[in-house]
Amino acid sequence: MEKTPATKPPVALQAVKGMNDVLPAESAKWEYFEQTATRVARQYGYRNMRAPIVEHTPLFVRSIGEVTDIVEKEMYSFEDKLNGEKLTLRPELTAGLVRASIESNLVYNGPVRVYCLGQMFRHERPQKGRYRQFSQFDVECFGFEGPDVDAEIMIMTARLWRELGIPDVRLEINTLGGVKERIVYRNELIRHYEANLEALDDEAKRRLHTNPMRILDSKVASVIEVNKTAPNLLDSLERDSRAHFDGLQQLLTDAGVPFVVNPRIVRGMDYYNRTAFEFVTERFGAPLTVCGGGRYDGLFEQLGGKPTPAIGFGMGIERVLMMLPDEQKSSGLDAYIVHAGVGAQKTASTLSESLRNAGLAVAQHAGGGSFKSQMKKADASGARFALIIGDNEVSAGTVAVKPLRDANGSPIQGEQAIITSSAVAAHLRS
RNA sequence: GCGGCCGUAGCUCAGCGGUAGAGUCCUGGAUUGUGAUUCCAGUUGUCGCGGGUUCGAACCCCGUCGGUCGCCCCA
Repeated sequence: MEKTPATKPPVALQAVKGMNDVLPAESAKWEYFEQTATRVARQYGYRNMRAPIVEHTPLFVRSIGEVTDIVEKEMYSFEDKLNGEKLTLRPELTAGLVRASIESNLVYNGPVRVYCLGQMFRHERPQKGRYRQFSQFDVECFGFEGPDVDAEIMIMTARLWRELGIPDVRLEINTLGGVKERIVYRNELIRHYEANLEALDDEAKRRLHTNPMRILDSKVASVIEVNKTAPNLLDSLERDSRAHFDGLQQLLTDAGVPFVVNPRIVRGMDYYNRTAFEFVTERFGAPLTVCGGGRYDGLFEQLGGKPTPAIGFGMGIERVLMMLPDEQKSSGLDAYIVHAGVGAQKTASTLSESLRNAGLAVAQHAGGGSFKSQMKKADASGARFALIIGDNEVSAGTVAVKPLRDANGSPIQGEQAIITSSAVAAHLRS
């Protein structure tokens, strides 16, 4: 029986914890990122692909892995009350895109390269750059063996950093080996940790037999110490995996993309194999991963599809945005139309529409008010020009054009020109 | 799941036992048809909520809710 204590005051409606609004003042950064990322992806021949935000829960359990943090305690899972289906808000993008690809046999005509922008959901404690609803720019390559595409997506990402003007990210790469090598290595690891059991914390002990490779990523001092003497996967790598990893490094070197090999990169999902990589920044004190991904050659098969090698990454957009400068003030408006008096409304509307027909961005003042107050709005809008229409202009068929900002968007004090309505478009372009 | 810090005007914050404040924003004015700059005037608050201590609480204590930053983990 649900208790509804009468003493409890009504709670103001507010956003769900960890889920943020993007208000107009900050959306310019989002659009800037989305446009830049999309442009770069297209430059490399990647095509857009989208999948639903909600999927059947088993998709994530089977792909990400039962003993991962995501599946164990972070998923927004619920039952559809209408038909009893178990559903989950996607905690990542790869599983859904792979599922969609299998379902539509996307790779039938050969390998494909895709990108996707979308929202993810994980029930974690929110903090800086970590939210319950967050966004990723996601790139996937289906049907390529690599290591050429492995290098390609890293080269592409390096370009994206340049285009965004973010210099301080470091590429770290690692190899997780093939399926068989991982089993051998896993056993070696377990032996090593069992021999040093006293140094492990509870978390590490819990994972020892379920997911020992994650212990390599531990931040606990005593565990870090034990990790220093842990067996290295590189030593048990077979020839093919070795060649793959060497090939990747050669290609990155040839392309002039700097990187470091970091054997501790293990990634949070179980489906990764061979190539794993992260782009990390030190800008916020502790190292922060802004982009992470890797190869998942077995996932298609594991989800019931045909064997299809694949690689991809997810980039945390909120984290990238934290690294972008704040301003981006320009509204992109060419003109703001100020109007008052008999017939001015009609003249203003006609002029606005004809300017828009000419491809210009024009805001028309709404809500009335004095010329002074309208001019304040014109200034605040960031428009390059104010177009003023009053009784004089209506009867003369002219428009007063006053420059407000220069090409850089800086405020200027300019002379007002009186010109005929038909000449306004040309004047704004000059 | 664990820990730190913070809730006062739309926003950023000061005040820390004795009448609720500043900046900014907004509105109006400075020759009633002209922005940004300057000057003048004005509006804005259950000081998160509930209890306690006190003659008196925004201020001290307890609880609670909310936010935020760490840990863990991750993008």
